Parts: sequence; structure tokens; C-alpha cells
Amino acid sequence: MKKTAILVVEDDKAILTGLCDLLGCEGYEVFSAEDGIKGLEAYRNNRPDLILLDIMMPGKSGYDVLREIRKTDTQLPVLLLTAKGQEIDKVVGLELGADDYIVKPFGIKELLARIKAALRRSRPADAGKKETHIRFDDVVIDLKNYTCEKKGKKIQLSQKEIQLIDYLCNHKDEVIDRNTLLEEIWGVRYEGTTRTLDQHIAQLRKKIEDDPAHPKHLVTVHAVGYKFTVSPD
Amino acid sequence: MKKTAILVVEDDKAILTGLCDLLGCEGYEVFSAEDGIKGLEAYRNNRPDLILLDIMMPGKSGYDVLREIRKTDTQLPVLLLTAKGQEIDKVVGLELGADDYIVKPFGIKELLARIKAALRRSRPADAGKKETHIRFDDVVIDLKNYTCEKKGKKIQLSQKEIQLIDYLCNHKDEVIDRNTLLEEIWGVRYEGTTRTLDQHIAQLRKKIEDDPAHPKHLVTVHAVGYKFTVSPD
DNA sequence: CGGCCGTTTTCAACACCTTGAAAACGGGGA
DNA sequence: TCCCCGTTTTCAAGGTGTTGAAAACGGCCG
Repeated sequence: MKKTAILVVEDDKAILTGLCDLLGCEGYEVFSAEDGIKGLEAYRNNRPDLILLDIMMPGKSGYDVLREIRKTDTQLPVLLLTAKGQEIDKVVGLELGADDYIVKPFGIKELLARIKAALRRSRPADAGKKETHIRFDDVVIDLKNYTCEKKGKKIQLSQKEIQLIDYLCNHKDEVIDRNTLLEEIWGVRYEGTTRTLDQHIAQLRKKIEDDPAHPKHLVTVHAVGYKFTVSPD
Repeated sequence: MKKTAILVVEDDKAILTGLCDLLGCEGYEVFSAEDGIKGLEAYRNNRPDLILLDIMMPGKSGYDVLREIRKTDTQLPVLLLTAKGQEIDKVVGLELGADDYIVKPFGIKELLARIKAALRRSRPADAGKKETHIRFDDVVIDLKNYTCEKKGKKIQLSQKEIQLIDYLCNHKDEVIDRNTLLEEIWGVRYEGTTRTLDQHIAQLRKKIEDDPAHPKHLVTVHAVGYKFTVSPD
């Protein structure tokens, strides 16, 4: 899946690199610019999914940048950054269509939450592309509802289970090695044992295989990993 | 099709022009007025499909205008605008029949979404009418009257409870994560604990579930959120 | 004041995730 | 074929974070 891209426009280099590092660690693709002019340029070149925009910058202010952007793109989520005490001009912000504003200094969690919220609000527009169901045999997995149905019985799936089956189904008939799976689902920095993965595979098999001891779909590939397949071997 | 007409009544000229531009760009026909008196006049002359009405205005307040309008038109969607901090008088607003409140500063998307929602609600004639009741099992929820009936017994529902069940029912069988719910019902900038949400869910379950300890309709999805469903597991 | 509503806090219960140990399995070599 | 060794599965137990229930607080209004 393509990463969500965020453009950070901020003249204070310390803050800029801090933000970029943080967002990078969170799994976003990050572009940065140190002033308004470069910000616009970066926006045009990279077409990010969201912009973090400092208001007070030498040269072109955040307001100017936002105004430019809104001439052609009224949908893009833009979060304004403003220093504490520096009264944000809410009227201007509103007029220009900022989606939210964040007062420095801000907590990391708050920032991330607001970014997520803004992104979530901007999604429903282009949502609907993504497959929400997986079907095979007599099984229907509803990715949105965290449920699966088998022989007419509804079974709840947990977060990890959904992520796992989702990933494997999107790589149908490919063997995925354990490290890749751990990385994709648990995250790059995960330091757990492979037992965890096996356990979840076992859980999934119990829920969706006719005979969990002889899985037809969630197949073990000895010494490598697992693969999902719909056709029997 | 004739354009939808919106009347904006707002004494702050910057906001007024900002709103008019925005709504114009969105394809609405826009009328504007800078105070309550002119607002009523514009309403009578132009008969808009929806009104955005600032509450705090010199001379005739938004409440006064709304009261006047409601004497002759109980259907017209009216959205009240209020500045943050400025305590909104919900009871007065409700009595007068406001359709929604929007707290400044607000995001463009939020505003547009609420306008669309209000318009949708106001068009029972040509679109599939807005449901005023929700039914399932032996429960009937009356969204307009803030009551629900179960086994013939009428139970009062609070504002938040109605909003919650309304939102969830409109997203039947979808899992809504806690942040989304908090945002949709409490507002974008709500900073409360997530326990608050649970509490209201619990209240609702007590009122509409046969066995609140084992909910059939208001289902928890661990680590994600809640969903409303009518079909048994 | 007394009731209702929304919120917050606390604590207990629960589901999920993780881990270890042991058993079962599979592949390769003798 | 059988055995051996590394891999995978199972089982059971513990830890962690999430959710539920109860109680209490404050605001608002009658």
C-alpha cells in the first residue's frame, strides 16, 4: 500500500527535522520545506496527502501558501502551526480553509491525533476503492466489521487477525517469510518472537479452515513462512 | 436543477465574505446579510433553502431571527454559528428549532458536511425521507422526540444518547472507531477521555438492549470501537 | 434544594497478545 | 527405511491494554 505523504513547511530547522523524523518513524512519507516558496514548490512536485504549515515564516507566510493551494485544491487537509501567544487569526484561517490548527509547543500525541483525524475526514471522499470483503469457499471475511462468516456463523476477528489475513490475501499465492510478516504487521521495530506470529496463524486457521490441522488456505511453507492460497494443492 | 440557495447572516464582514466565496465555489447560490434585520428581509425576499445564522449580532440576535422565521416556517434548515467559548444556549436553540450548531472556528469540510447533512434532512419530499424513527426488535426510537419505546414502555433518551444511536444506526454494521465517534458527536476539538463514550454506550445499552451485559445491537469491537447491528451474531 | 445530564475517576473484569515448554512434524542424510 | 535436527504447532500461563460498571462531581434548571 502506498504510504501517506505529508509535507512539512517550517522555517525553524530544529522543529522541521524533529517533525520529519517523528512522522517518518510513524510510517508516513515525509517531504519538507523551509519556507513558503519552497513549500509551494514541494507541494506541486510531490502532491502530499496532508500539509503541516507554519504560519510565521519569512518571505511567504503560511497564509499565503494556503491561499495559493486553495486556488486549485479545496480538499487537501492543511493543519496550521502557530507559536503560543501568537494569536492565530482564526478568521483568516477559516476564510482560507484550514482544517485545523495546532499551537506550539504541542505534544507528539496531540499532533499525531490531529493528523490522523484530518486524514480520516479527508478519506471518505475517495474511499470505496478498497476491497472490504474477502471470499473463498464458504468463508466471507468482512475487513471493515472485523468479522468473518463461515457456514452462516459469524465469528469475531481481532485486530491482528484482520491485519494478517488482509495482508496475506493481498499477496495471494505468494510465500511471505516470517520476518516480512512481522515487519508488515507488527512494525519495523518489533522485537518479538516468531511464536507470536505462529499463534495468530493458528487462531486464524481455527476460525476459517474446515480442518485447522490440515489447512487448505493458510499454508505453512517449511523453513520460510506462510502463504495464502485459494486453490487446493 | 435549480441551485440550492443559502442565506448567510453574519456581522463580521471577513467571515461573511469568506463564507460566501466558499459556498459560491461549492455551487450554491448565496445571499448574504450583515445583521438580523437585513437577514430577515433577505429571507423573505429570497426564500433560501438553508440559513447560516450567527448568534451574536448587534441589534437583532440570531435567536430573534430564528424565532421570527419559525413563526411561519418550521421546516427550513437553520444552522447557528457561535464563537468558541461563547456558551451556546442549547435549550433556547432547540426550542426555536435550530438544526445544528457550528462553533467557530470550524473547518471548511465540517461546515460543508453539516450543510449537506441539514439539506439532506430537509428533503424528505424528493429524496428518501429522513428517518425520524429507528426500529429493531421490539424497540422504536423516536429521534425527534428523544424517546424510545421498548416492550411498550417509553423511555427518555438524552441528547447525547440520541446523537450516538442516530450516528451508529446510520452506519449500521460498520465498526466506528472511538476517535471518529468522539469527533462526530462531541466535536473535532473535544478533549475528553474515552471513558465518557463508554459511559454513554452503557446507558444506551441499558435502555435498548434486552440483556445489557450481552448486547446484541451495540457491539463492542475490541481495540477499535463500536458498531450497531440488527442481525444476530 | 432535588433531579437530570454529562463528565470524570476508580477499580475490576475481560480480551487479546505474548511467551515458554514440550510435543509433533518435515526434510535430508546415512 | 530410519534417525536426527531444526522447524512448527499446541497448550497453558502470564502480562498488558481495553472495556465495563459503579460512584461521585459539577452544572443547569425547575
